Amino acid sequence: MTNKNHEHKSCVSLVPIFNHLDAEQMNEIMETASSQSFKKGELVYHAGETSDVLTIVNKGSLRLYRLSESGKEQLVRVLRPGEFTGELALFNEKVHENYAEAMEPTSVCQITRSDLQALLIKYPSISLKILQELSTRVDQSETQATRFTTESTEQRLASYLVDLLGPDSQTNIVTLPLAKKDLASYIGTTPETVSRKLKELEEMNLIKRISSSKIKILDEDNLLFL
Amino acid sequence: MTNKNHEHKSCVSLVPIFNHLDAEQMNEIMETASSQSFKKGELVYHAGETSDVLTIVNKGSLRLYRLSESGKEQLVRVLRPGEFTGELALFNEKVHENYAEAMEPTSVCQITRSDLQALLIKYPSISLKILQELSTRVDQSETQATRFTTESTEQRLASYLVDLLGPDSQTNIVTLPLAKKDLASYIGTTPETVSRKLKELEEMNLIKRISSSKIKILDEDNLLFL
DNA sequence: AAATAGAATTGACCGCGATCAAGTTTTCCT
DNA sequence: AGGAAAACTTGATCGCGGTCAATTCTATTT
Repeated sequence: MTNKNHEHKSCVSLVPIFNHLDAEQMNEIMETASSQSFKKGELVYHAGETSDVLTIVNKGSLRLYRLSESGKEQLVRVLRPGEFTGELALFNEKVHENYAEAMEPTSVCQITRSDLQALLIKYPSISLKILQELSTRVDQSETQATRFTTESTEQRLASYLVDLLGPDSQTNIVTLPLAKKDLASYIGTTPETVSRKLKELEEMNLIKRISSSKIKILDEDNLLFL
Repeated sequence: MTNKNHEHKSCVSLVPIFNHLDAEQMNEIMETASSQSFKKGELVYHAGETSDVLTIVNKGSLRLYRLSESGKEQLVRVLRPGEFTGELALFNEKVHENYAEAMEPTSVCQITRSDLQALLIKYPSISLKILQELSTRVDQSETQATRFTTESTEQRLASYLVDLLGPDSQTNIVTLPLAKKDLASYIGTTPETVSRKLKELEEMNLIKRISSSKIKILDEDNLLFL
């Protein structure tokens, strides 16, 4: 299922960790990368697997999640085009802790450990980009962990909605990028509670549900004040 | 309070991200690093501060914590000698989200952004070490976040104790490295609950409290089965 | 378009763990 | 060493949010 053609041009040229390089260097990277496609629901890797590739999303999206001992699923994050995963197995030779599942038809590029290490030595600026990305991710994950223990479920839901909004929106309408059950898992609660809390927020006139996946933010300030 | 002497020899030579280099290269790094000492309770940096140094703990320890909107404190992790912090501000030019406070008399070394970037370009293997460390930290933080939402407080406490034990212990006695209130914050609960749960675990004959900070693990397996 | 399965909503219940309060112990400072 | 200030423990209370169950709604498949 590997193809070495057109597919992964964009994989290299679109991606933050490579797109600052010049054309010739990008070509060199394309040589070493391989493409792979997944149907919705297929796993790119699973916990316990040893793997030594960095996986970069080219098209589509991946759901990264973990299972607890009890079998409960926790959504860690969603990878969109340009984002990557696999760094733990890659830099530490440890097994994956996460599952990576295609949420839709998705194509990825993969670079092996030895190829990537050679690239990092040859083009140190790539390391800087990856360091940037990883340090951002550490921060996001620590923020998320802090929210779990210091904020109520209602506050986490409200924060999530406001985060979706971003600073630049005229309409104030957000589109939920996740099924409610995944949203629930991401913010550390259950689908039932998400339903109830959304209803409450609507009764408080803080939001208005437009359709199942569209929500209008009526009062951003008070959402954050809960 | 900066001194450029003996102090930070160990800062470079002891630290995983540098100690694979040869003597001459380490000398070069020592030139660029500066040392600083803090008394117990002093802040190395605080949230909101812009800073462009990487801070490496040389001696002592730092408490990294965050404050939520409501002012509640969340312990993120403890830095021990050889560990570093500041990467978010350093690689992303963002403000600190954490507070870093000396838990005891502590000395650190600091390297500025521009000096570090030069080093990373010159000695790409340093990047690999830092990537290793950061990817481990992403994993730990995601594990922690998963535990908050999928495990009970009792389970988190039990896991914490077992983690302290490590694989190699004859006596099965662990020493709590943190005050109970920090422990509570770290595992996402309150001091009151930690007290109560430790008591319960003792009544179940899973642990035995030796002194305020020493606990004997009586039944590791069942601690993890809760 | 019908059929079937998964997703979402709503209701009833209840247990975990936070909070408040009071008392005890440990640590820190001079 | 002695006193003040934290830290810790224990008890009583209560509310948030998880679980279970029953519909309803929405997709996906043929």
